[in-house]
Amino acid sequence: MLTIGNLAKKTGTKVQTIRYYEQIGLMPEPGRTEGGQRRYGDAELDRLSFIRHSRQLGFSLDAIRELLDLSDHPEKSCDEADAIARRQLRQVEQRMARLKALRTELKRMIHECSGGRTADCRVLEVLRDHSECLTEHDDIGA
Amino acid sequence: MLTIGNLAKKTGTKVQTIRYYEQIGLMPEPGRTEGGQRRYGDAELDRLSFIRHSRQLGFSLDAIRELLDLSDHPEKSCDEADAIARRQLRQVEQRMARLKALRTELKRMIHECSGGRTADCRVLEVLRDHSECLTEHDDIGA
DNA sequence: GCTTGAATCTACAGTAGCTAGAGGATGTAA
DNA sequence: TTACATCCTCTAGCTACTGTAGATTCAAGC
Repeated sequence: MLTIGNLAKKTGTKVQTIRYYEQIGLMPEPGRTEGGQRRYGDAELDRLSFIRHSRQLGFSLDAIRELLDLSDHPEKSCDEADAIARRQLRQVEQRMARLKALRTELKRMIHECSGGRTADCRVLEVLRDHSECLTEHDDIGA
Repeated sequence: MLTIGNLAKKTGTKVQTIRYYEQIGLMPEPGRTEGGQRRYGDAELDRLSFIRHSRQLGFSLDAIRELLDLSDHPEKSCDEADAIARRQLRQVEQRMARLKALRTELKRMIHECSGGRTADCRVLEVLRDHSECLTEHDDIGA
């Protein structure tokens, strides 16, 4: 039986975050000691690990909730999980493309920008320039 | 002269977001009509475009503020811009690494998960499994 | 010139996903 | 049994927006 602090350590989560997940219904209400402290078992450790890894991979709590629901009801088709994954993959690839462009620009800036003044520096222009914007106006959010 | 609505359209920003940027000092207070409505010129369009593109690339508003400050004071040495650029480059590369890992995982998920049922689907297990967690416990935040 | 309706205004509340702090209770090891 | 780390609840704060209410303004059509 794990205390909330140990569960936190094992999963790299803050204690408050675990309580927050419980509050919003992502984690179940755990058993308690006589004195009212939370105690966790392996099932909860697995569930929290899943949540944390998903978060690290960029899933929103809503997407995670969807996946956990699938996991809780395995009779459903996998197509649903697949759709979620595909959605996330599209977002990930968009982000990577943008970051790649930025990285190129930052590298050039660092290279060219040695003892000059900001006025000669094109980084700001690059990101300001509309013509260099390929994937215009798509969403930012996770 | 652009209305706030047209500026919003041109930059893919919500009207409220523009007002929010003004409120926190990222965007300057624009000129107003007699009736009190905001009117924007090209300088503001450029500035907002820069902000939006930077946000799309994952920069925090604070980082953007730094870059804009440099742009607003081109008499400063480029060393400062260089330092910021280097810092950002590090962040960008970290992000790309994480996204790359995610992309691999999502692709594998989609590949393995074809027409089966959730019970057979390893997506949930993969993310739950501690042993497959390589980059354990690193931060998530932007 | 007048009307109409979309767009704007301010102000405030709500969202996601946490994070921090106060003030007090509990658990455990020496 | 005492010290003190950890736990509890509750509340507030954070970033970066987003939405709503109710009033005002602008521009186009008649």
